Amino acid sequence: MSLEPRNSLISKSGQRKPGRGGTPTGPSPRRSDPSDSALITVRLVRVTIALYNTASRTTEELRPAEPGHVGIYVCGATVQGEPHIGHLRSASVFDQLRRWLLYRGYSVTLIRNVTDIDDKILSKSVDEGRPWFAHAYKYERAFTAAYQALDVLPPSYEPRATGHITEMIELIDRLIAAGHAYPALDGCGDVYFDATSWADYGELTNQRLDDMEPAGDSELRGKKDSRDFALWKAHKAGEPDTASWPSPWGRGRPGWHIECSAMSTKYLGSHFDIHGGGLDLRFPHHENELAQSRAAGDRFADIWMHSGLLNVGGDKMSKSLGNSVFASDLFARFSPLAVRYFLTSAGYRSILEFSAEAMERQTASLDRLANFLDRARQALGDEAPVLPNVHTGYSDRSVDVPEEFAAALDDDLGVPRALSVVFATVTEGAKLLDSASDRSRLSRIVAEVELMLDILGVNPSAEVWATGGGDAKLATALDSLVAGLAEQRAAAKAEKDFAAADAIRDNLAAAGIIIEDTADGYRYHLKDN
RNA sequence: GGUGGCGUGGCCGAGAGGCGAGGCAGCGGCCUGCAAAGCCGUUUACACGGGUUCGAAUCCCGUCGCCACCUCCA
Repeated sequence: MSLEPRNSLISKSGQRKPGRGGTPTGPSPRRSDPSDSALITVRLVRVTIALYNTASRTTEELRPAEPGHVGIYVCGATVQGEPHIGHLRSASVFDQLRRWLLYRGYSVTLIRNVTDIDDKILSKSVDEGRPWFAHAYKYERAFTAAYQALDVLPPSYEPRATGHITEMIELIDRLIAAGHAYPALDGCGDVYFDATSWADYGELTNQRLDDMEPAGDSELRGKKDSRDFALWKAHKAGEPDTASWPSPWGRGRPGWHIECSAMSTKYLGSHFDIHGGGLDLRFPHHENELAQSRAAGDRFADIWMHSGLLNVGGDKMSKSLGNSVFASDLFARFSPLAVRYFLTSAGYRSILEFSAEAMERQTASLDRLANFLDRARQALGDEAPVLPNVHTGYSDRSVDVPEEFAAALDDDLGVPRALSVVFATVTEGAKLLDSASDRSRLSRIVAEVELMLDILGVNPSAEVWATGGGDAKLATALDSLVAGLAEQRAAAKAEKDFAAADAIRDNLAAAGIIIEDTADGYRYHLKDN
């Protein structure tokens, strides 16, 4: 009986073979050379991806402005505080969309901005006793770290608002010239968008200007109408000089909405495919963005996608309720993989209820996938397939995704439905494992499952999840220690001394190491925290 | 007042006119020294009332309940 350490969560990587050619079986994969545009064109004609457009409230076919390429702008964070699980959901959703488009053969430019100047950054930085820019940058780093922990791919570019003041001023100029914006009537130096001058105002959220709750006259200040919003905010006494920039209307800083209009079109052009963000940004932010960009003559985004909000204890998670679940707390209790898996457990437009119990339930579900891959890779040894690689756009894949999986994702990113295909494939593989028969088929199934899970960003075999806090030397040491104890346990079992055998198992468990018997030895994994 | 959404079995959560998605939990069995993992089998669904239809969880009308947005928020 073999006493070789078969597997562990932290030593998995050693079993992998770099390079391609790990799956010698199955039908010959279709490999598309990215330089072969004819092939790509053929594929694009076939593929139809439908997405729910919150602007039209219908599911629409994605028809990229530039064939073969999809431009996506996602509203990123205002870096005034710690990232919370809501930010993570938005990032995860649009990362899944991006991975799916890559799999489908599109090239994708994804721009996600950083809003690094606003009222709250200024006021909070004073509270925390550091310059506003240091405050913003501190939290920008926290966001980057959280995205990275979840294996959200870095955007194609991540523009900062403060780096695009020139573009914003140009855009405001165009709006004034077109008669859709005006300097504040009271001469305070602000510039406002003239909502009543734009007949389509409200088109995104299907609201008529007349139906919107008007503010009292006392709120008007220099505005013509209470629904006008600031494009430019004059520098105010008491605000640091470094937080203002010169403009035709005096020193000041940009309003929130104008930033995204300027940055999205700078990098994606005046007409691009998808504009994304959390559902809470629909109004006023996205409505205002759309109005000002269209009023300035830009066609702007074709499809507006909004990721659903998170609830905590039945309430919406929000700053004002103070019930935010922060990334740092989350990662202290759950693995990043478990967090990301939890975030994929509901459709991207549904409300997702966060609770520790819900997290644990999803972790149990994830364990099933991880267990299968663990056992299968162990059984396959050298015949285990190469890991999928999102960084190559999956062009080096050895298998294709099952058709039902593809159909689910093509239909408005039906992740839960796609996951059911993953589980069906896993069940099929587990049966093969039990009978230990068809290794080539098993290898193919593992490749399919991992490809699907990678597209969803939750492949337990992926390198990123293994390195969290781990260390190759530690892993080797632990393997060796466990192997020694396992040998003792096997000896005790051979002599029918089950008390001694169980004591070893209990001691390991107390140390957070779960050891299990398998057909040809044992395997172990570290207990989840 | 306006706009949008939702009510599915113990829990989570898909689906959207006709074959009971899937996961978690439960129960029975197989396997196991015992476990764990896995496999097989299995229990109670579509808020309510009408209507359309050969047939409705799915479409239409009404009722009730819940939520979000119209103020900073992913």
